Amino acid sequence: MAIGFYPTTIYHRSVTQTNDRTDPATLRTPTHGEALAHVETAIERGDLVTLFGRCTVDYDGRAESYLGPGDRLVVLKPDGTTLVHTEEGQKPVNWQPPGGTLDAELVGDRLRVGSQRTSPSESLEVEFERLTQVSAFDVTDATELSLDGTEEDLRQRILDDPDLVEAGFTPLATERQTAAGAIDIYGTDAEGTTMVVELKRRRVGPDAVGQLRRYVDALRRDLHAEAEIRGVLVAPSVTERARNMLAESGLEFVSLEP
Amino acid sequence: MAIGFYPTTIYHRSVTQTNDRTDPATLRTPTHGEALAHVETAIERGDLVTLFGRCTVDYDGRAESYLGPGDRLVVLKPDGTTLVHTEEGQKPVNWQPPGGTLDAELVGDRLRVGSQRTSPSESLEVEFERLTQVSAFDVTDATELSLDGTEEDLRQRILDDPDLVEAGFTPLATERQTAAGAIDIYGTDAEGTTMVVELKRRRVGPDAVGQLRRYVDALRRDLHAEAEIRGVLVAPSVTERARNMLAESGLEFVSLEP
DNA sequence: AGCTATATGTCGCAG
DNA sequence: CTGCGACGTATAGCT
Repeated sequence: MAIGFYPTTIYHRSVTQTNDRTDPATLRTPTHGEALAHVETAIERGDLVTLFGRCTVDYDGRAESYLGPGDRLVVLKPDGTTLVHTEEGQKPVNWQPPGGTLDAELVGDRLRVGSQRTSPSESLEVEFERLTQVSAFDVTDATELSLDGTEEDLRQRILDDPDLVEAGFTPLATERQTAAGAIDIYGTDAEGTTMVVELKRRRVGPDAVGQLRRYVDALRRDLHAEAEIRGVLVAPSVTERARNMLAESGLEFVSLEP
Repeated sequence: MAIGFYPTTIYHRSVTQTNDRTDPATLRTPTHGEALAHVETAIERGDLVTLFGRCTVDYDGRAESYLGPGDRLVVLKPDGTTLVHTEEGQKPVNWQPPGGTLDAELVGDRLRVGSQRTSPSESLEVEFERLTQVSAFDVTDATELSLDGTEEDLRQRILDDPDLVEAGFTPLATERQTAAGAIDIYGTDAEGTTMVVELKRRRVGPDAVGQLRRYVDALRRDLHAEAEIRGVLVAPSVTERARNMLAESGLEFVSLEP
């Protein structure tokens, strides 16, 4: 191998014994036995582990899948999350959600890493044919993401300035419960007529109209059969089909960016 | 630094010149300049790049976000996908979908990697305060995932044995178009009455009922106002509220596992 | 643990 | 490209 003159095993955390290390423990083209010990130690420590190599993947749970041999990046997180990434796509080709338990073992002479969880019972197994690199990182990240432009922001903006929906709109409640679910903003118009406002942060299709329709119908039942109720969909824009569905249902649309 | 007696720079692909290398090019605690050259070369080659270090993240696009300093794993894929992973959660804390263009540069003395895309216009920028490890992997993976237990499987099972829905059910079309969207399975019952069948691979809530309702309503309009049409939701199970909504709408439920 | 709705959803497919 | 719905959706909030 071309890189033979470099040490294959760079793992040496057992020597340093630091508690707040920032150095990764990385093995390059390790044996499967070396990799196993490395991964076991990392899992024990609560490190984030990355593996790269040729592997197969078995998943069994809500559905079932098998992925034949190929080079992939595998990430094991201390919360049990497991990700298998190929060279393309944002979504992992296989994964395990957080909450499960990680494990690693040798199957014959091959490293197998996996994550198991219950409710629902799901199993993900990654078996390596060839290991290119195995790393362990000590990672604690308390920083929180600050995010703007959500539906929640849109709601706050409307509550601060209800005229954004229409002049005279008066919000009375958010998350008002109905038999069909919670109304985003419940209120009255300038005439005192009840209004159901459904918010979407992006262009809406038929699903959003159906949602609004369910709330308005349920509210009609909850109040009086003949109560006049206006349903308003607030979103940046609406598709043609959704616009037609709004019209058929006697619902309204107000354009508002998040 | 504890590992100073190991070579900091293991990158040496420029020496080997192999086309089908399986060795990763990995830098450990590189300078930002070294890392930049490494990442640029990797992007040029179409490699998958992983970076680990302390960084901040700026996102601007469909929404906006800022993430303060912390240790994270950053993945750059040759298709432009960018992922920023913390120690927990399946979803990246920040990301950029595929299709954009990757870039890397020094901002002052710091490495900044990013991905830009259009329609929608979105930008993701990751700036490193400290670099722990930078790797590049040559990865081509033609293998396809085989997945069982999808809605498509459920549909096929019903088409093979329509009695699974009910004795005498006769499928006439899949994906039949209505003004409200496509019906999963369109057919007739033993009496010849039109049936709209909506399939779900898992337990359903109000949204699925709304969807079925839209299709049935649209079909009533499309055919005749007074045409008798049965709407059937086929799923493993149904929530209480959804069951009530089905009853109120005169719709039916058939339990079937995927 | 189950229910409901949001998401920078992502993804695939059809028009 | 947009529209539309599925997804092993994940995730958060609430009961």
